[in-house]
Amino acid sequence: MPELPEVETIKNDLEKEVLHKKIIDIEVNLPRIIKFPTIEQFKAVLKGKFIEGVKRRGKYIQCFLDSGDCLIFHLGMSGLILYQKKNENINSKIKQQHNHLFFFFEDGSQMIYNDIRQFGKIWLIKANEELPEIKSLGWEPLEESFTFQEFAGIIHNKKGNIKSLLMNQKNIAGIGNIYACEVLFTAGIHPLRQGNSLTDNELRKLYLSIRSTLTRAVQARGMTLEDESYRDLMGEPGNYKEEVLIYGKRKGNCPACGQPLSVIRIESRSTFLCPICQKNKPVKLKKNG
DNA sequence: AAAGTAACCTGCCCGC
DNA sequence: TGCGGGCAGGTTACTT
Repeated sequence: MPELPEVETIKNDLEKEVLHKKIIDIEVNLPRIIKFPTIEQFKAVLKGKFIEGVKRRGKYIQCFLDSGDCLIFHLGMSGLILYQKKNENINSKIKQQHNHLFFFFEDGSQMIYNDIRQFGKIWLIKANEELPEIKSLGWEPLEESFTFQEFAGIIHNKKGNIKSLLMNQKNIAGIGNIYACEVLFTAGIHPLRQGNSLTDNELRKLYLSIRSTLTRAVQARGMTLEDESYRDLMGEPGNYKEEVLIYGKRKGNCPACGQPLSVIRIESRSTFLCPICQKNKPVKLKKNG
């Protein structure tokens, strides 16, 4: 589900709602979600602590506590973090049976971890330690230090297809299936092109497309598809669906040339493209040609 | 190095 | 109406 824009939206919402709140109790209904430490330690450490900072790194959310501990979320495919004020109910479209974890605050409000497919993960570690998963992440695509030179440097010498390179979190952190499709369409590049086959001009278009697409999607508070699975902290959908160009449009036409879009599979993920506007597909040479 | 597959889960949609 | 297959925003492990 959530890629950089969705996770960034939740992080921003958390900063607004849960900062300086004291956790007084925790309820765990699905222990499997918590990867470290044990459930008992998890509860014992969190009880009585204040959330004093929230950050995002790639698709991970880090909540820093006053005790020097750090609560980390990865939302997997369908994870939601929801906030419910005292005596208020969240959006009724969200199914309560998938509420797996409750954090009760002193003021009567609560933070809920909800996850239909249960692929999400939660850790509680010391803030001065780093999760190996986070340590190995690549560039933050919206940071100023991520320049065109840096982007070209990680792509231009790699043989793999450009879509997989973009989705590999060790190269760039936060791009998933939706935004990989969108960004390649905007840049007019076929998803199966090899990284080392891209011209300087193509790399430039792709770099600008990554920056502008992700920025717009953050401004729109992320993308909620027809199934309405992604929600922000208040249970509300994101608005990027209004702006999405090709992702999910199985019977749609290209917004640029009007021809039918096509869907291929790359690493068993549906990949949307316009065969006309992204026609520079690599030529497969026959043996003994 | 790169590409493919399966695994972890639940729910929904489609075709028969 | 019911059932099976395929698919869904992610990541990892393992195999070719």
